[in-house]
Amino acid sequence: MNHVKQTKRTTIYDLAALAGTSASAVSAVLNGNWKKRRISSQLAEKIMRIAEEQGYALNMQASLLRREKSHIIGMIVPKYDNRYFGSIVELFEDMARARGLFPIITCTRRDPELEVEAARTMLSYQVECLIATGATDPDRITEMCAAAGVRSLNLDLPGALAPSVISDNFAGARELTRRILKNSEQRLGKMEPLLFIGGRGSDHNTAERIRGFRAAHADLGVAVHEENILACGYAPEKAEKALDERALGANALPKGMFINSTISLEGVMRWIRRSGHLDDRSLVLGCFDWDPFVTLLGNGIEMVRQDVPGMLNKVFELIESGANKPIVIQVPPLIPEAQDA
Amino acid sequence: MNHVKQTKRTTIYDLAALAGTSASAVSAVLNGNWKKRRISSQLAEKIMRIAEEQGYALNMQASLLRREKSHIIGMIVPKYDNRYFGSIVELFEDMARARGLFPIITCTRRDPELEVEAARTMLSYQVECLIATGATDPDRITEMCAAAGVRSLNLDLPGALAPSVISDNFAGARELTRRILKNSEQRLGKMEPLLFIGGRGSDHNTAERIRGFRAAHADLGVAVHEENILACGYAPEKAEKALDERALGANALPKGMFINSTISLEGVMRWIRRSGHLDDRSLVLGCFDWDPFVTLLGNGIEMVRQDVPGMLNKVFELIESGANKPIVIQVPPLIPEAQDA
DNA sequence: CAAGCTTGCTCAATCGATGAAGCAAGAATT
DNA sequence: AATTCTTGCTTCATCGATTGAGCAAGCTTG
Repeated sequence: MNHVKQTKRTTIYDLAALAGTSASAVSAVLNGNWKKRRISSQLAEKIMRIAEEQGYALNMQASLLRREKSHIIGMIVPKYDNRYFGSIVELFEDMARARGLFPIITCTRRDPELEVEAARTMLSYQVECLIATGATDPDRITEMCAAAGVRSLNLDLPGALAPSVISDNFAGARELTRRILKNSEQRLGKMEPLLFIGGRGSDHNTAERIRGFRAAHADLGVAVHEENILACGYAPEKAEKALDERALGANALPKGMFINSTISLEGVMRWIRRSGHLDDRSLVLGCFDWDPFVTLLGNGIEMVRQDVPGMLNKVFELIESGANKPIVIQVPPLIPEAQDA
Repeated sequence: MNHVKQTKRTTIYDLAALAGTSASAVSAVLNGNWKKRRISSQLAEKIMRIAEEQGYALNMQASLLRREKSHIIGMIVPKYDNRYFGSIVELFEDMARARGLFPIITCTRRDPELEVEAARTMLSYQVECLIATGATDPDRITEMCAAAGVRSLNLDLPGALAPSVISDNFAGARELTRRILKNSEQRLGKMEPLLFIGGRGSDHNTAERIRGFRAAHADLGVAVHEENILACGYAPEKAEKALDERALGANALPKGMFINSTISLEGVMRWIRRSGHLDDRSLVLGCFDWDPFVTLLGNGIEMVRQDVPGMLNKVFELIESGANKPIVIQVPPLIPEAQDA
């Protein structure tokens, strides 16, 4: 062991000097292709022993500078505050490592400026591929990547310039809406139009879910009231405020609600609690998102769980196939067994 | 714009050729110290314009290889599946960027092998400092870092070899236990010893929380039954199973419970639901962790919320002060206003 | 035993950005 | 007019790992 307080890190040249050989041999041994380079196993063992003793760690910057491929794969993600993005990130890291890639992930807080900044930084780090998850402006990112000759993919929200993997929001929302309407009929004795709350009207997913929401109403012959579609944003406070405002309207608030994310559900639940509806079985809820505690809320809330493993499988398939055309792949979400009220 | 499908990325040499100048001048202009290097603002503007046009992106590997400091800061984190680690990661990224550092984060799933592997990789990327969050073997990581001349810090779980920033688990658990006991007295008419469930007996935090749990019982003159301390691991299934087993014991299950994390709470809630205690006010719960939905569960569950901003402030203070001694800094957790039952 | 082959290495160029040192041309000073 | 100073650049070595090319020694083969 080197007990000297070292200011410089050990390099292959240091190891070469210690082993009485050349840096070239050390490099070959340590990156595993010493058989190809016809290094004797004697020397290989000696070098590996010395490297171990010295606590040698590769300088990746130097290595990457020389090599053609970086094996770095980047992902930008809006938030870490819910199970959906959390599981995307966790599984993405896992799948990337399983393929010999080094994942770097950064959170951009749904801030378009930060997204661009993050993408630029990742390009500087020579990512081979960049996954834009739930990006506010995916096409901007695709353009930046294209300019640098780097592949990009969209996840969760689609873009027009790169392949996108998203949930089948329309079908998921239609089924969720159908279930809420059925529950509503069963519990309240009648089927009344629902409230849609949460998300941004400008984002593709919300638009598709609203389309599914309308379709399910139409399927069952129920008319949708426009004043009951509140794409007020995702934040809990926004949902809470939107409900307050809607409650002031001329018509009564619907008893059934389609909530566009667990984040918005948080605000809805706070509002319900505040307005004294908690534990009141007269409210029939459904959420396009999944969180284990929601099951436990006990209000018989229906959930749609996006198929994260399915989506990431598609993402890596696209990466491996080298596809670049701007197709949109829709992955059906999972709808767990209906909750009892 | 360069419309040719480029296989090579633009470098400062390309820009230099286009601008009719030297790579050195381009470098000076693009990294902002062209005034120091006495480049005319005319040339600077020209270079910046051309760089913009060409969509130039710095090759960080080359830049870092040359520079003395990498400005990369690494963090390893066990999971992304709860609010605590989610907010640590999100805020860490933010604070790192605010200080001009590039954060890289990786999730190690509480797997000691993966922790070591991740640390080695981060060292290869020349991190200047590595934060081991909730590591199973923090000292191993500190040793690896020390061998490479890299600073390391522990967060959430302490180590013996590097500075550690953790919650004041003892005080937090004592206060949480006190509150659960008080609630129990109020709701059930009597103060009975509680059940402790979740966490690993071998981890520092769980041990300290059990100590606080005992202290609060002692404060109020209540005896703790050993069979009611179930450090069964964090996973929901483990908590659920432990409760099943404990329920078979000779003595009745306590009505009051101290649950060591929201992850374990998930299992406890499932068990409660399964065994028919849901919405039963006879159970009095508290959780050493925070999640917005838990408030909404409506069982009047007390929570302890770890002070993530406070802890990360300490972390960056330590980094900036250059401290290296293995001290343990305890940050008092926040205990939100008591929930009504 | 000369020519060719194999084995086991070393040499040196290279990746792209950086910055100390140097140089030429003009401005200021003596 | 000769000297020094300033301005605005360029040249080149360098960071550490990688890899094609090359070379010397030993081994085969005809």
